[in-house]
Amino acid sequence: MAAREAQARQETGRKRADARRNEQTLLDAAAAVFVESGVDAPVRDIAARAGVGMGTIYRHFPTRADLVVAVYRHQVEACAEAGPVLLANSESPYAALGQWVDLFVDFLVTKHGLAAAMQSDGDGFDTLHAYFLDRLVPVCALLLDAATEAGEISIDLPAAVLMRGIGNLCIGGDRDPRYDARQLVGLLLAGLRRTRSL
Amino acid sequence: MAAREAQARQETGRKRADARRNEQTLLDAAAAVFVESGVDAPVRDIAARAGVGMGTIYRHFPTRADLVVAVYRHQVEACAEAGPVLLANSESPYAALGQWVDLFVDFLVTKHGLAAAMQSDGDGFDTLHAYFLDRLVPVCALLLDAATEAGEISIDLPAAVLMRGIGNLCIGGDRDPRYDARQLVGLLLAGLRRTRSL
DNA sequence: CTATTATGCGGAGCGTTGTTCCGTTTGTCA
DNA sequence: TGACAAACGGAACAACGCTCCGCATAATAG
Repeated sequence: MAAREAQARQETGRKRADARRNEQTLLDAAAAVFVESGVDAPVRDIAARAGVGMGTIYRHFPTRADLVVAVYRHQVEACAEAGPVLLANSESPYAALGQWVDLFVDFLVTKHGLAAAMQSDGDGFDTLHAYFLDRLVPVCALLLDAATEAGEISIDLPAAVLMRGIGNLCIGGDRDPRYDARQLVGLLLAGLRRTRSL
Repeated sequence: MAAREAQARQETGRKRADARRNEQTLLDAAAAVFVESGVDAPVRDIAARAGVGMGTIYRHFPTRADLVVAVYRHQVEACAEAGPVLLANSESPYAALGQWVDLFVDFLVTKHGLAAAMQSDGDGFDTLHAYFLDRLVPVCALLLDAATEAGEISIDLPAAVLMRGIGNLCIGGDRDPRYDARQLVGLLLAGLRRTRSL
């Protein structure tokens, strides 16, 4: 009996029942508010939406970055796992890189303000930065290296730098409807490609 | 006599002497604070540095964008004027475009936070946005069109979109020393270039 | 079922920043 | 010099991030 309870605790996180409930409520509320007002939405709004106090939100998610990471963890994970699959199924590493980058760009542009938050210095966004890059840069490096070895890419660019560049290109195209992050990122990748003959 | 005074007023802006003095003081203080703390520095800091009250700064520069524009107007102007000159002196329009873009990138990356401010939505940054783009987009378009007509560029990209993309790439490379905005912008331009043969 | 404990909760409150507003000062001109 | 408009200074308000502590309540033992 004691053993079963202990196991149940481990599975759910070893926290009090109301704490677990609130954590989930907060995640749902945050996801909803992020869609409505972007990831920069006031913390108070999220707390209000979830029907909890300020203290609660900060106890569960010490920084806003922790909350953002928790909300989007699934999608980031999916994106990371898609990398090797694309590499295996595409006709060339460069094509796989292009498809994977499209996935990443689609993810970023559909999350209002996320791209901007990912680049912002200082504050408490270090966590977000760390998680996103730790998870995705190796995948990007895998594809990049494969393309380089296949002779499709001539320039030696660190994957982290490429990721940051892509992230930057995904910032704020709300003003000009002609701004298409996908297109510009495509151009960036095209520039990376080995120049054939002359 | 009356005529001469009227002319003097027109030249200097038709304002009271202390107002003119304060405007200059504010510009100097802002320039100093911008290099120290970036263009996002608190308005209070600038006021304090200039030794004036909050009211004064807001009367002269209703929004932060007005102040930023005033501080960097000279450099933006110089950049704009360099466009046609480069076009005339370079061996090819595409080369001129590359050199001009380098000028613009150098300007942006040396102004801490300016690139980020230029893209930020809402707030009172509309002025900044308007001025920078109104002044520089036509120049960029001139070079872009010339390169297109020369057959050096195959993709049809609005100059405003290219400018925004370049601006985005200039954001925050402070974290990773390997991040080089110039290099990435170079890749973007390379991607724009017509692919020779195959 | 009740008592005890410690875990979690709520929201008032502080610090920072942007922005406004108005009583006071000061340049200007007759 | 005196009167008036122009300009000034900074208190004050609003929005936000974040902390802190008294209170509620789930978990546990008897």
